[in-house]
Amino acid sequence: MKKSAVASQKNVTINDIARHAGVSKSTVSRVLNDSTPVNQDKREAVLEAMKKMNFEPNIFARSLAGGQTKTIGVLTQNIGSPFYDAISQGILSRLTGTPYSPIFADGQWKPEVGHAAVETLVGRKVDGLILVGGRMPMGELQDLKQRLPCIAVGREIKEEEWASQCVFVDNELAAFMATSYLIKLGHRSIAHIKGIEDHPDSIRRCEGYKRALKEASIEVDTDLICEGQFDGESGVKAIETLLTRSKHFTAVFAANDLTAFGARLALYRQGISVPEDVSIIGFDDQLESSFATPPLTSVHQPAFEMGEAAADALVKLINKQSYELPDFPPELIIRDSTQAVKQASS
Amino acid sequence: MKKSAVASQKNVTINDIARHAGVSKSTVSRVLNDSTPVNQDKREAVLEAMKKMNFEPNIFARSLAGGQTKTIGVLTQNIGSPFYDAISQGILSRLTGTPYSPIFADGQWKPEVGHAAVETLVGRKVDGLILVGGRMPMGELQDLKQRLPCIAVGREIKEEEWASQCVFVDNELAAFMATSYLIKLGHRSIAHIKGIEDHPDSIRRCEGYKRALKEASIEVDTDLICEGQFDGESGVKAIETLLTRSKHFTAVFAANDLTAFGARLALYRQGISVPEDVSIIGFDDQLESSFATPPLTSVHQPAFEMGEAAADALVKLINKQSYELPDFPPELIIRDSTQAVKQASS
DNA sequence: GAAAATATTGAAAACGGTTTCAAATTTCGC
DNA sequence: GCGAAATTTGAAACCGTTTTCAATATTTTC
Repeated sequence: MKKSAVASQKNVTINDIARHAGVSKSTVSRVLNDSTPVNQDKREAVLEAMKKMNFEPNIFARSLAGGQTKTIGVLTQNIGSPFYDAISQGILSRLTGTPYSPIFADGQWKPEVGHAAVETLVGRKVDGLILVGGRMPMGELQDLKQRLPCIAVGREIKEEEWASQCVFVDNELAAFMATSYLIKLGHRSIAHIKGIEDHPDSIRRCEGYKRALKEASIEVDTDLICEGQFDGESGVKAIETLLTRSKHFTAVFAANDLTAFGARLALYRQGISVPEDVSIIGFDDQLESSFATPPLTSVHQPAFEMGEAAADALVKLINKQSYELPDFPPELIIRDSTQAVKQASS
Repeated sequence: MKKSAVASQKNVTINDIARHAGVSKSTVSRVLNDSTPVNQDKREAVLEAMKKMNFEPNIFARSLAGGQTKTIGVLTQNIGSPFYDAISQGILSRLTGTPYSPIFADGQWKPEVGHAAVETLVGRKVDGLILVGGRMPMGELQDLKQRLPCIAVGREIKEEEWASQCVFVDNELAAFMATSYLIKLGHRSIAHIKGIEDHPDSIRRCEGYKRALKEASIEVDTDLICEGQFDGESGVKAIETLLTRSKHFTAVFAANDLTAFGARLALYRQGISVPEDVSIIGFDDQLESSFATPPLTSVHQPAFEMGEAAADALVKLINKQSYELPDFPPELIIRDSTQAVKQASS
């Protein structure tokens, strides 16, 4: 009993077209795929029939028969971070209008979940895979790369073989730039609020922070480095801790904007002015940051564009076309939350 | 030496299982789908063979043969709004672990694009559709509902028939609550910064604002209502305009948090204190708002949970199970950006 | 214990395409 | 013009399931 109320749905198939155009279905398939030359007259007859009957090839039949699925798997790590969200948006946006549709699966930043998610995607025979962030171990990554075309975005993978399949901003360099800017402004007691402990981005950002200090011959003071979670509360807590410790600091480099907001709030509550008393730099340059009070100096990552680039590259990779991944250098957006350290304070 | 995953390309099919278990493929199919009773011994033989050979049914063959695609279409409107993003996250999260995978398509808030996106989704034979926001005209909506199971989320649809397929927060009521709260605090000159002009949410929020004023017998002053775009810049501009007009106001109800941030920034630049001189209420209660300076009073919409509810409901709808959509009442989150109007000012 | 009713089962026909293979038709070299 | 090579074409096999239908096996019923 499969007759649905929408009975008028009788799908037009390749056979209908063949009959209508007076050719075999093989020929129809051929003009559909441009796989083998077909005589001009027949080709036209077929095309006309297709148009007239409003033919829409059945994607499942095509896939079954061994073709592509025109489907792209996107493995995200659901954290509602504006950075990763924007990457997804970029991917979706770039795929709109192409024959490819994205299937999303969520890894929740957990290896097992991510693994299962990938299997789901592979089970759905996606033509390629975009990995957004995540911390899949290298071995698994290599395996995956063998199995199907992959592009990673928002994640640094150092291996040579991934060089051309990896879209990211150099977090270490970005953090270095941010910290160096503070140093250039005269700051020497610069606190850093880290991100999630074992998160690759946190680690790289902390490394960049330390390198900047070292290159300026400022000793790294571990008391100025606070744990954090990439959330607002971390920022609040970190500042409270620093103040409790009576640590002197004139600037803060937060692992992301949200944390910077938290830090700024904690300072505000203590009557400490930004940027007059303390300068703050964030990371992500999310939309809200230009409208914070004061507007937040931050490291810009072109997340949306990175997502677009990843989608572009993957489609090319799938079709064995050559492509080039643009470079995405970090950019320091200077706003009002930073200023030169006051002469008096030293 | 384990056989590498790559080498085992030869997919296990239902035929292999049948041969292995000494039954026909029909029988295998039957135990796979529980569609017809199968003798205990054969069933076990089949199950064992499936486990041993690590059988994974080919989803395309299944779909082709007339079954479901275990695929859910999600039509989003790509604007990178935290509210809609969170809804998508909720959907994705809830679908993880179920046999269903979401395919996303983007309508870009444009009717034509949305239309094409829906066609793509339908062409991929999704089992059901979740509409996130958007402004698809009623006629098209009704059409769609006939064609396949649909759930709308983040969009008010008043028609009776959609009542059980629609997850949203009552924007008018929410705005009414926010405005009423300001009135309760003694404010009588309350400005409103609207969202995108013809956006349904903007309209409803403005209506709620007006109703609150009317019910408190405060005349609606159109000079206090500013155009906006749901972005930060709108908030800045609106405040600048109000100040230029020398309009007296002691409170601002912004159409969303981002706009509220902009407003707060403009006030800050003019040396006007929040909440001492002017109270501000936003809408969305996004993550950043609790860490704004001062933390922003805002209307909370449980976006993530709404996405989850929508996904849940759609799966049930597809499987013809009964379901109930929870109610999502708006909630006013009171923080520090609002306070009672100063006695002196009147 | 036989006829009738009921449960299981397998063969074969879809589902809607792609692809291989060989036949039919053209084109070409001389 | 004639055989060889190249180009078009259609028939049929195949992709991996579900489902119909008829056959076989098992129970019931009387």
